[in-house]
Amino acid sequence: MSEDIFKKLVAHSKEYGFVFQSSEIYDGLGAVYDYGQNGVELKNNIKKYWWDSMVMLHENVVGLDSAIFMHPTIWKASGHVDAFNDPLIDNKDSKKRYRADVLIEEALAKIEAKMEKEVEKAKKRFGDAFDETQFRATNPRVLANQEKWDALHKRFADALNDNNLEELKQIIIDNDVACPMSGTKNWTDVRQFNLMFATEMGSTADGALKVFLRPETAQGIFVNYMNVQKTGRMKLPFGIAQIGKAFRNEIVARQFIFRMREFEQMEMQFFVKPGTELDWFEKWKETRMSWHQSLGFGAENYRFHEHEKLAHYANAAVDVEYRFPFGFKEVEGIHSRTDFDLSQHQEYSGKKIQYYDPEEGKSYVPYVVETSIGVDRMFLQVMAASYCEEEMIDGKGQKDTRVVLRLPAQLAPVKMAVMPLVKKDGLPEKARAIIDELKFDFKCQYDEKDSIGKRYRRMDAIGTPFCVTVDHQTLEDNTVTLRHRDTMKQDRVEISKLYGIMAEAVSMKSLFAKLK
RNA sequence: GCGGGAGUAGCUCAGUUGAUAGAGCAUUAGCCUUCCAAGCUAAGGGUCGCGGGUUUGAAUCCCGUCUCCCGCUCCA
Repeated sequence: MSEDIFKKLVAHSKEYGFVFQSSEIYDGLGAVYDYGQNGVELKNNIKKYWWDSMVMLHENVVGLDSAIFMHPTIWKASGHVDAFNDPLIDNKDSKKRYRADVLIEEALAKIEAKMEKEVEKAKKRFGDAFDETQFRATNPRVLANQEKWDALHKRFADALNDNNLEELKQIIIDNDVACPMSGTKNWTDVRQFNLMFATEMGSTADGALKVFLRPETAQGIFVNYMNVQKTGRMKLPFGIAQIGKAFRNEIVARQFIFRMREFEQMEMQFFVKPGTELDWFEKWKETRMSWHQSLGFGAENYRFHEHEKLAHYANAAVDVEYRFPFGFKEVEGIHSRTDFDLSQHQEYSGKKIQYYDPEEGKSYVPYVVETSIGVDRMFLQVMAASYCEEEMIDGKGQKDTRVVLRLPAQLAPVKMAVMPLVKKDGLPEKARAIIDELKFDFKCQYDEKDSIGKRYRRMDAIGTPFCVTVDHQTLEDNTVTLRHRDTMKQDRVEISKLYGIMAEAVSMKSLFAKLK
């Protein structure tokens, strides 16, 4: 696997109708992609694999589909409004980008350091007789610095409060803040990057409510916790699963569909009794890894990545990473989110969000273990794992390459192609009759154009696991050639057996059976 | 936002010193009737990313602009 393979994968995705650049005829829209006729099938199958593994296989996990628009206060409570508004500034010489607020905080820290130095010096000079409080209150140099610090701090706080970006830049210039890399003070303007997209709800501009497009689906689950728990008579521990779109205004969004501005998440929030969360965290870690590995792409291509730094709401966090052509990258995150979110919503909404535990005889706010996986990343992962260029020798002894998507049959967009060996003598009609039998259960495709070998290769390229070929013998004995994608082996089978063979190969059951 | 690279047919690309826009593959129709791709015949398809300038004449030279890709900053 290499960068080169990745480029081919991107081209392949477009050429065979999996992924298109959004708004392509208008020169495209950055970091937004559309799923084509094959992409949407694959994506739907991935979602089904996830959804059923959660909701069908766990009797204490139920589904939800909450709206993308939510009350704006939700994002205050969750911390998204405050935590993800970074004022950024670039140094034109070093080409490095910094957070303007961090640069100013560093300037403040420098002044503090100066004062500390004075105090240290004085301490040494006066020995035991040293009165630090008095020194700080009287020493002219300390006072001067303190004054400077206070002034800067106030200016900084005001600028942040007013969201005054020009002022932030001016503060940096006035305080001679230099770039640590280049040492120069050649700065660009300060620009604000907001994580969340905002829009207005309501018909008139002045009466409109500013609402956000959700940056994660999780909050829709948290705010519905009581609804689901009560109406579903759910007992701890239990989970709520949701698949849905989320939106993040990424500063730099690249790497194809790996990081997009509009993307889809599959999240499950598992509510547990406080104190048991780390056990459940371990349990879900294992369950989720098993879900990934059951697809058969090789255990060596997955690993856990433990988070060193934890987010403000978490007490444990781990990523499931897959070996992409461009390195190990996160596909799924598993987080122990404590009771942070529910407590925040309890506080901001003023509504009690608790669980009455009959064993304990009291109510408490449940703890949450989250599993969160990106559908698009999973899609890319499946494509990367399946894409294969095979060297082979053709019938004439010539070297040849075959491009094949070795998709798990359960996920393949098209399950079976049915084709007449030649397009006459009633063979096309026979082929269509077979499709008419099977199309209610399996996505089938008909193809009569070009040589049979060429048609097989076209199907390989979109990962179709089976090709059925109708020939003259079919008309006599109702048998067809069944050709297998991965081995290219052919079997002669009766038409009446096709349903059973397909059902066996394509049902998610065989994947679920492997799950731990 | 900065730096680098790139935009010509659906795809991959050629296009000389500035003079009627090219190939292969793909597509469509027909021929062939073939069990592992690229046989034969024909056809369709392009304001050469966009705008301006120089010129008798611009895909080509100049200026501007947009988009995409790579790197940096960010990533709950």
